[in-house]
Amino acid sequence: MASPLKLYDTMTRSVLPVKAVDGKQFRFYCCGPTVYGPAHIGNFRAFLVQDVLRRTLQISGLNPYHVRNITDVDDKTIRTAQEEGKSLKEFTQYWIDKFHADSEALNILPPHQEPKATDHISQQIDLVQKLIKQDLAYSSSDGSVYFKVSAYEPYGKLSRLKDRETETQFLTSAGEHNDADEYDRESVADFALWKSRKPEDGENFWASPWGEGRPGWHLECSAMSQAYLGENFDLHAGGIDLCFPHHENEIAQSEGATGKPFARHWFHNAHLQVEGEKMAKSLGNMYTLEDLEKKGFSPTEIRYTLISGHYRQPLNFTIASLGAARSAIKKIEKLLRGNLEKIGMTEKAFTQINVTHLSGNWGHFTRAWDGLCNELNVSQTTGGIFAGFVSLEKENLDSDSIKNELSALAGILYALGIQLFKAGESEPVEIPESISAIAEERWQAKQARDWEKADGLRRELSEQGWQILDRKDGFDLKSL
RNA sequence: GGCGCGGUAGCCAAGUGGUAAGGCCGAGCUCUGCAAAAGCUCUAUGCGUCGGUUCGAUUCCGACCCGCGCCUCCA
Repeated sequence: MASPLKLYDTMTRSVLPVKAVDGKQFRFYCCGPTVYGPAHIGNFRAFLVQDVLRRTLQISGLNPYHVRNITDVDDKTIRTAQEEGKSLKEFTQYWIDKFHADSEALNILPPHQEPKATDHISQQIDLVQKLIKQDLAYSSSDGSVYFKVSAYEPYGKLSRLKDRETETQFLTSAGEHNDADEYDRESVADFALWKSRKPEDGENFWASPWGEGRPGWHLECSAMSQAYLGENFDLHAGGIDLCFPHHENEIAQSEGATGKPFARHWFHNAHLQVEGEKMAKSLGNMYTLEDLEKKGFSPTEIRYTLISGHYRQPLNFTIASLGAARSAIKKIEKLLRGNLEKIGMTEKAFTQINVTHLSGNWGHFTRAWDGLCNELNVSQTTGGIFAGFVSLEKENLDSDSIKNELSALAGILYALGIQLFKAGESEPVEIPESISAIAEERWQAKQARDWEKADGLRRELSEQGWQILDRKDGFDLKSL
């Protein structure tokens, strides 16, 4: 049988088995993108890890229900939309479409619900009112509303930052003496639930009991997770940077308003480094999917690379690792092809195996499956795939047994979201007539054992970007 | 200063109280006119440093060194 899925929980700092508390559906919420530009591979690492989680839940029979929001109103979206002279809606829709296209290319399953902040203003206002009623929030003279951190005793339990107000004030002064002065807050620790309308907001404001304005960033996740998943649910995911303050504030808002526990399990992925350095705009290493595709890498290769390390460890993303991923995928395909030939199964039939009806017998790929159950240890899983092939080769299994083994493998690959045999990704290139003519001439020279001429023509082809792959009875041409 | 993560072969990266998965690269061999491609084989007495516990530690404990992340709106 499948081992139970275990994951690290940030709240308790321990590895716990995950399960749907209602026994029917595993309900989880992921903090989604802020749509003001193309998502970079660091963003996608988070969404890919969450996707592997969802797929693993699915294969485990935990029936996942996945909600991921879109932040379509905040300082950056408003500012950038204004700069481009577009309405907020038009502007964000463009980047939402781009995000969806990239996600699809990376084989990220769409969430079951994908709520936008601007579609849930009233729910957010309701939540703020509840908090005010309970004296956990107050409105300031300018019509903004703040959460009163000092009134919420458990504040800080997720990130375990105590007394951080004084600490941060003291030590982050290098950064910026916050815009603390700019706002009418009782304490720098307090965070905005509702921001009053400012001239630079342009037309982007909504009516509220406190006057015109817009919701604060943390509010949407509390309001929308409650709207789609209820007051409490099974798991909440996001990048490690969101642990504080975003998730801490979500907890304060949600638990403060309902008096009930919020998410039962907190799932945070580590960040990405690029070529050993922090990924940052100033370093020019914030790759987008498009950047990498321009370098000739396929989305499958990019996906493989981004999920290849343990999600709780920083992953050092390098161009060389993309090449390694390419070779590794080819090797899996090769090993798989050998087995498919043995049992007379086509590549297409393999890709169509129904993975939702797996028996739970992982055969030689048990180690690979155990890796996923073991805190989504993808490194163990990919290692287990190769090791599985090796041990498979050692046995002389009959056709049915091999078929079962390959079904198990199909399940593993589904969980990883790695689609094989997508040769179509690199479009078959038309061979120009001039090139095939040279190649043919070179083949004739070779047959005539005129090595000098043959090698000269081969060099010529290579200069024009084509490589000759000789077979016994002919040759293939490959674009370099 | 607070909270947290890590240091394993040329690179990436798992892992275990009993002697180091896997991938990439590289090397050798086979094949080949020569290459390429393909196939086969090989590649850490070693797991940041120094102590300690132990029959035995890379794995546990302690100290130290180095790198990284978060600390008010960055996945």
